[in-house]
Amino acid sequence: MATIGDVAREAGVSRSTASYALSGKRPISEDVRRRVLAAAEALAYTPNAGARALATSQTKVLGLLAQFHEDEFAPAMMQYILGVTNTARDLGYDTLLVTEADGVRALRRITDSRMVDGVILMNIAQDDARLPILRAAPQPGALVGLPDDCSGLDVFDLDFEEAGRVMVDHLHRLGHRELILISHPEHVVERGGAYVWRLRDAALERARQLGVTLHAVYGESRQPAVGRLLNESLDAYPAATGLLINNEAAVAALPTVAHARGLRVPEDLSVVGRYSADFAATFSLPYSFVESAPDRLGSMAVRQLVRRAESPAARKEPFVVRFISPELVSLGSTAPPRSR
Amino acid sequence: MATIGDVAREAGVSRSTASYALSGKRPISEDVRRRVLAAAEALAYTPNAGARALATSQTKVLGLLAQFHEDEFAPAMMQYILGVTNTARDLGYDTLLVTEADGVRALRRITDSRMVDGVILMNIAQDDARLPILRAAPQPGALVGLPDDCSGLDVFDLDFEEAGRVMVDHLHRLGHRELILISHPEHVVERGGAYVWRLRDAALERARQLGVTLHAVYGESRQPAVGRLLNESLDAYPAATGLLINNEAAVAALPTVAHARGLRVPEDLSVVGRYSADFAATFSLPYSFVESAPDRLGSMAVRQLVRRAESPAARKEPFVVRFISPELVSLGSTAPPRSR
DNA sequence: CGCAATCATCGAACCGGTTCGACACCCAGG
DNA sequence: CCTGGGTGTCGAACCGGTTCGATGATTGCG
Repeated sequence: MATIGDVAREAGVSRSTASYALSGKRPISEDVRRRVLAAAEALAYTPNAGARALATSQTKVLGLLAQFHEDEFAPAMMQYILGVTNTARDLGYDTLLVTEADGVRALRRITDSRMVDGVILMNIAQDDARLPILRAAPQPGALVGLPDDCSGLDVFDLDFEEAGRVMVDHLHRLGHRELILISHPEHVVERGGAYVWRLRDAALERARQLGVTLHAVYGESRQPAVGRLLNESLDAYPAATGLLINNEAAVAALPTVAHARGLRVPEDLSVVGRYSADFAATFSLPYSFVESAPDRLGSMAVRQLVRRAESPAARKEPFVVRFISPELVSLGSTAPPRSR
Repeated sequence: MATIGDVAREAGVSRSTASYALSGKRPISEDVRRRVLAAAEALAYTPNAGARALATSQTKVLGLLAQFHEDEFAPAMMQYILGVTNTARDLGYDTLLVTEADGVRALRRITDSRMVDGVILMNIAQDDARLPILRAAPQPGALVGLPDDCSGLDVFDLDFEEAGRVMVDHLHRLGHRELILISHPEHVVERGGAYVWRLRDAALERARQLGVTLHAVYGESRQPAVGRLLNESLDAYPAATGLLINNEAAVAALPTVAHARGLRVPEDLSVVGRYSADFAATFSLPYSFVESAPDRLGSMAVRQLVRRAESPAARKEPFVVRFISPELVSLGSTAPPRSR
């Protein structure tokens, strides 16, 4: 493999001159410039990443920490990850994907060893143990998800409160007066998944204001439990005419459950889910939904992170907490109520 | 951040001694060893990854190249990725996830710059343009997927031929004599996705041997096209009593389609899919299926890759092509036929 | 025509590790 | 008492880039 020394020799100049010719950081005569570029081309020269990182203290790699819990829906994470990797690459960065169960140790490892120029944390818990580590790290950090304490980090998340309100408003406007909300499993909340109750509490509050009855139920994340739970919920509240689902597994399970019960959507039951458009299309989810745009969140986080990583000035700017607004996408699974 | 020089000074020894004390590559007196370790601990010393990579020519990072096509089912990739990242970490490696559209350029970049000790390629096309690059690279490479030419690389894949035969056998044994096979979209084949026709052709051959009629149909990958296609296929072959589905989007769409047509599974129609167990559970796919174990594939690829990366002897061993056997998991969606 | 300013290039140092060869010390054996 | 072989430690070189300061060549101006 050719080094910059080989290129310099081939071009008949010193190593430093070759470096300057390639980087353009100092004026170089046209003649020498051409010889160096030709030599680099001929030798298929590519700078050694480790050496460059050592010299510049920049790796051009971002760390992406994702945690996967037994009872969570791993494939949904893919969209966030793609938003991150694709945007990072556009900005000249590669992505180190870390899925280690011990997030704290993983974060220490990649920041302390200077493998990355910045870190994005996903699956944020309210009281996430990784946050103090990241705040103390020399690299900037961004979060996808909202913790209790946002200080020292840029935060990006869906506006779950507004999502809850949008769902309730939509069905209320169609005339529904009794609704069921299926959330994620209770473990998710216990683990600090604030998005569960952020959506639920806002939905409950809005329902109260509108005089709508809303039954909030914790969900399940796997078959066959999730199918059972849907059945039990529908049994428990027979007068409910609308279903709000903030739980991908429950959304995926619903067609089969509805079929078995002889329920038609939207004639007998109106349904609104909360997931991403891409998911709806590729996963064939047939229900109207509140878009959660995971790729946009990942992309925003990366842009901010790279800004801070590349400019000392940007690193001093105040930290941002940015929510993206939910949007209701209709796939025809809601209609005015007709009692079951 | 503390360097090994700081540790050495703190312990009152030279840099090389500190290095040897930490690595254990030369005998060091117990006294000095303790002082060095204490100093490292006190200063929270972590070796600089770039410097170490430069000195040892080892990055302890593996590259994972995944390509995402518009008409493919991105979330399904998550399982493969987790198999890779988790196994890599167990073996002491981190994973660079590259999703760049231009796979050839991406592969060149990460191999030439020595960012990685080895590379795993996913979404292998029959005549994949990345293969010659990877063969010529100084790092070892492993594939998840079967190309036309396997030379110079270790290859891991599901035995799709056997999967096709298992599906046909299963329904034949129950008494079915006319089946429909929904594959992936035709684009996937044109792009070199051999797994589509590997399963299909083996299924057709076995059906012929058994005297079973098998209608093979190209699928669609997104809603609403995939739902339409399912309807059309069921219309086109009204006498078919069994459905084989090698296409996740079609599997996900089926409950809704069956419901709309008033079809009961398995009473009116027997269904066997091809996907992973984890997918079935988290994604609530209710049909019996042939397991594809993506995490195991990723894990096997990493193990072999790391073996080759770490031992010059292993690098000289003959290359392997290893298929994992499919296994039928019954979720009760098949039964003896009853004409529709 | 001589001196200063400008431009292009070079050499050396540095980033932070690892590793090789040399050396000092200690103890056993002759 | 001298020698030989371990042991334990050190200094220096190296990995492959970047960057600073200095130097030599060229040009402009007085």
